[in-house]
Amino acid sequence: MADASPSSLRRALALLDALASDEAVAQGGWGVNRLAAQQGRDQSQVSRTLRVFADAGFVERDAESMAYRVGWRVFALAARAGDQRLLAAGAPIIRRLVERDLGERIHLTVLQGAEVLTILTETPPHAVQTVAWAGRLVPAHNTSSGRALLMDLERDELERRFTGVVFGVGGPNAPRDLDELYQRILVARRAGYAIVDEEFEPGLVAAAAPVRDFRGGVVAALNVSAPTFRLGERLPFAARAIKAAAEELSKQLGYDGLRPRSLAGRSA
Amino acid sequence: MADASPSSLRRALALLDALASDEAVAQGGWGVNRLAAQQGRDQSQVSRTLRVFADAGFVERDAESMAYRVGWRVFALAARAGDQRLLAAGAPIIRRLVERDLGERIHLTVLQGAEVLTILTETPPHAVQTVAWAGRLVPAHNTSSGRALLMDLERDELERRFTGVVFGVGGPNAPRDLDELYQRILVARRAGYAIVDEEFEPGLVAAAAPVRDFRGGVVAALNVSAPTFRLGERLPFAARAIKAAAEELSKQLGYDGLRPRSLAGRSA
DNA sequence: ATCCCTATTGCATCTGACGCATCGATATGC
DNA sequence: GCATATCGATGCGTCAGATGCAATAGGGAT
Repeated sequence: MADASPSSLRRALALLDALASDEAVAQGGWGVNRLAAQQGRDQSQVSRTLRVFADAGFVERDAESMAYRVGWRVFALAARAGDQRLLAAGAPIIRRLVERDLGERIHLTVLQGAEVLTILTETPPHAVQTVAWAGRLVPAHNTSSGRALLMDLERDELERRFTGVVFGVGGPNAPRDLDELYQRILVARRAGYAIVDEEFEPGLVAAAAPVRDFRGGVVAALNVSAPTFRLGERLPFAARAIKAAAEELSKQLGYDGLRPRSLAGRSA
Repeated sequence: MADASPSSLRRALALLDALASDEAVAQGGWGVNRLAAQQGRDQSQVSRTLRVFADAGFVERDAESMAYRVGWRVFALAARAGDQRLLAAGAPIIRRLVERDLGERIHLTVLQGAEVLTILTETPPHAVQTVAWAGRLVPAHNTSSGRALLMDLERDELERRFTGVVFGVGGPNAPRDLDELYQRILVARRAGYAIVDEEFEPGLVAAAAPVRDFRGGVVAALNVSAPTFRLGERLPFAARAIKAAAEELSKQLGYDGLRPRSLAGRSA
């Protein structure tokens, strides 16, 4: 991180991120001033930068409110960014988990550095749709998905990936250091699934299992999470259901079930 | 378009575009040299620019081939801004359908369990009754929107979703059981749109088509509904118009029109 | 009318993007 | 084995262009 790579490009990209923030989305986009203030930059430059983005279709502007929001080109690019096979094969499996097996919110996630990115979510009908999880990043060290995604890593690889990451945040049982995390990963590895009890957030339990592709490496994770009072007792059952579903998805990605571990494909 | 707005940002964004080209995607991404040559730029600068993109997650690099491809952050941006865009892009399309094409009430809806939630409505000027449809829940099994939203589901998924739901209520032609519903969904799937004739309410016909996002899944539906005496004869025409509009909206959400479900692998 | 908010534009300053050259790494030929 | 080629990263001097200030212009409000 000490690479000190300034660049106007970095500042420009930060604008896109800001426009995709919950707050900005909820307000139907942000104007130049709002953005400039939030980014601590001069309005003039934000205005000029956004114009370039707008010309390229990366942002677009509401005609009357003058507010900018994420543009069509980002959506076009996104279709090329995700692993389409994972999405296509994952969708029905997730739906089945929600509807038949667990009745709780299910996520399909991938690892992104020391964080977990949700790429697909299915919510049970009764749930009050609170947060849109897709596209969201959560820590890897105190979530079940994270633990499933890290399942193949050895101690030293883990260390490298988590240098500079602050532990101990989240729920009361979150691992406080790398060793604790590694121990819990070992437990998950033996079971074939990860269980998390009030590590991410108080009152929340979760279970996750790794999804592997044809190379045998972990490429994604399936997980369920719910309040303790609803899922707590069924958690072992839920974990097994998640694991079975993850194995089915893995099979659809060409995993033959014989390679427990090889070097994972994705990089930092 | 010869607006002489140079900027390095414009050049940087062109790199993303290039990485999203069919050719680049088909080859599993492009290396620095390939990109530089294709863009007519110096390798050094492409290398540096891509590093910034990579740090921000806008591109990611294959660990062994060194090839860059569109990264997770683009996906995340699209996922988080998706709802916003659905509303923003949907509004003018709906308005146009009402004013130019059909002159009847148009709805934009999403699935909520076994029901359909209306999130946007446009009413023709001549309409008398102004029921506030937005925010309203109606059954999914006997509405055109429902049928469009369920279009991808297989028989077993449908079964799970509708356990406990009472059929046969509504209009005279409402599906009386799950099999009937599934048969009609199959018909809709083949046509690409759903038509409903006095299923929800006597004297009411409707047509709907699914809206898909960059992930390929159905995220919403467009529909028109009106009294039989006004729309009955034009219903096939209306259905085609709705379908075309839904496809346009899908395109604006990054749907490339190529993957209704599953299959979209890329080769080595 | 003034006041306040907004976004855009003119312009001088100097950051940082640029191209050239070099260097390390991996690959292919002889 | 050495030579040659390819590809990506980096050091450096130069100048395009990003930056910030200030001025401008368009709305709404009161």
